[in-house]
Amino acid sequence: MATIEEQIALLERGVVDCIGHDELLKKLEKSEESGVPLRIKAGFDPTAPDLHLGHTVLLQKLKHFQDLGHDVYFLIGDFTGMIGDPTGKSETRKALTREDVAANAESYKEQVFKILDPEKTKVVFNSDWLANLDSFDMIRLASELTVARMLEREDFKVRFRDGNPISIHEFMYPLIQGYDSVALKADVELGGTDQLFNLLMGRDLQRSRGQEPQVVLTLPLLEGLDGVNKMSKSLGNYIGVSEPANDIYGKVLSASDELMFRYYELLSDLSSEDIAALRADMDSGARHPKEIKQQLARELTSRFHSDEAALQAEENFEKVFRKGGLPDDIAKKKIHSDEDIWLPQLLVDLEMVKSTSDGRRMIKQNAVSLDGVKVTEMKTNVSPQGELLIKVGKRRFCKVVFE
RNA sequence: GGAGGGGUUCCCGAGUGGCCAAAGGGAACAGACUGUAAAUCUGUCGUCAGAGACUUCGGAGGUUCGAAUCCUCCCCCCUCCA
Repeated sequence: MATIEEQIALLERGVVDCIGHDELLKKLEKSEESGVPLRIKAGFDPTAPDLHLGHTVLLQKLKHFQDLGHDVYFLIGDFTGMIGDPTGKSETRKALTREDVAANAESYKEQVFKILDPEKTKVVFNSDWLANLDSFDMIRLASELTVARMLEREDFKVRFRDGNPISIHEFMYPLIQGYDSVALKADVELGGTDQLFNLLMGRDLQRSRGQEPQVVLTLPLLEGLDGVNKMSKSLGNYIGVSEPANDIYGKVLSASDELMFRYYELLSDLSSEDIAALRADMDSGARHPKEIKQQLARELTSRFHSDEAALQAEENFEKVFRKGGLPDDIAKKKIHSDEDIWLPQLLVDLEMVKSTSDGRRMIKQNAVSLDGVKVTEMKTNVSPQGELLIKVGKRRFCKVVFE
C-alpha cells in the first residue's frame, strides 16, 4: 500500500484546483484507519452518452481513486439535465423520458467501464432524491445562499455587469448540484475547471447542513482536434472512446504537434519526466515528431481496444496513407442496375458524396479514382458488372459489387 | 403595460426593388507541399446531366414586368422602461 503522501501525489497529479488539500489528507488517513472507503462524486449529463477523450481525463482520475479502494458515485444528472447548466443561451432542454434516461445510462456504463472498475462504481440518478423535494424544500434550499454569492460566478457576474439576462432558474442549477453532494454525502467531487463554482456550492451546502465539506478537484478541459475549442461532440473535434481502432489511431495522428503534447499530459500514463524527455528528443531532432505521435496513438488505441488492435491500426495506417495503399476494411456495397450509371449518380447512391453536383465537383478536382485510375472525364459512365473499387479524396473508399 | 432592435445559405455576417444563388470571414471538402501534422498556396462550397433551368433569405398572403429587399397578418428571439 502506498503511503498517504504517495496517494495524494497520484490524486493531485494533473489536477488544476484542489480545494481542501489538508482535508483530503485527513479523509484519506481516516479512511485508511477505519477501512471505510471515501465517497467520490462526479456528475454527467444524461443527454450525451457518446463519451470522448475529453471525458476520460476525468474518468482516469476517478479510476485513481478506485485503485486506492474508494467508491465512485457516477451521477447521471437526469433531473438537472432538464434545467441545463447556465450558458447564457437560455435554451430550455427538452425533457427526456424515463426510457431515454435508462437507455442513455446503459450506454454510459458500456463506455465508462472501459476505464472504471464496475465493482467500485455506483451509478446513481439525481432525480431519485430531487424529484421528492417539494416547493418548501426548494425555497429552503434557495434561502441558504445569497444573490451576492451567486454573482461571484464569473459568467453571472459578466452578464449582470453587461446588462444581459440571467434567468432565476439558472441560479437553481448550482444549488441543486450542490444539494446532490449533500444527498450523496460526498467526500470528494471531481469536475472540469468550468465547474469550479458549482463544485464549491456543494461545500457551502454541506457545511450549512452540518456535513463535512467535500474536497473539490478540478481537471483541465481537453482541447479538441482543432486545438482551439474544448473537445465536444457538437463541434465534431472529438475522438470517441467507442470508435474503431483505426479511427482512434488516425485521429490522434492528425493532431498538431503542440496538441500532441497536451494530449500526452492529460491522457497518457507516462510520467511528467518521460513526457519532458519526449519533447527534448523532438526538439533535438533525435526522434521524429510523427514517431512520437505514433507512440501516443498506440497507447490510446490500445487503452480502448487492445495492444494487438493498436498495432494493426498502425500497420493499416502506414499502408493506406504512407504508401498510398488501401485499408483492410473497405466497405462493400451492392448495387443493382441494368444500365450504365453516370458516375456522379453512382457516388450519390453509394453515399460517398452528398449530391451529384458534389460528385461532379469531386471529379473536376481530380479526387475520384476507379480501380486506382483517376477519373478526368465528367461524363464517365460505369457499366454495372463485376466489382469496382472507388476512391474519393484521401479517405473515402468503397468497393461496389454489381449484381 | 410602454418603447425599440432583430430573424439571410453549416456558423458569423453584408445586402433596402433588377447587376443576388446572394459580399466578406470561419468551418468543411478537394488539389499541391508534407509526417493524412501544423503553416502555406490553389480551387470548390443550393439542386438538377455541363449551356441553361429550378428552389432558397422566419411563415402565409399581397403589390410589381421583377422582391431577401415594399405592404398586410402571423410565429420566434433580444434590449430598455414599468
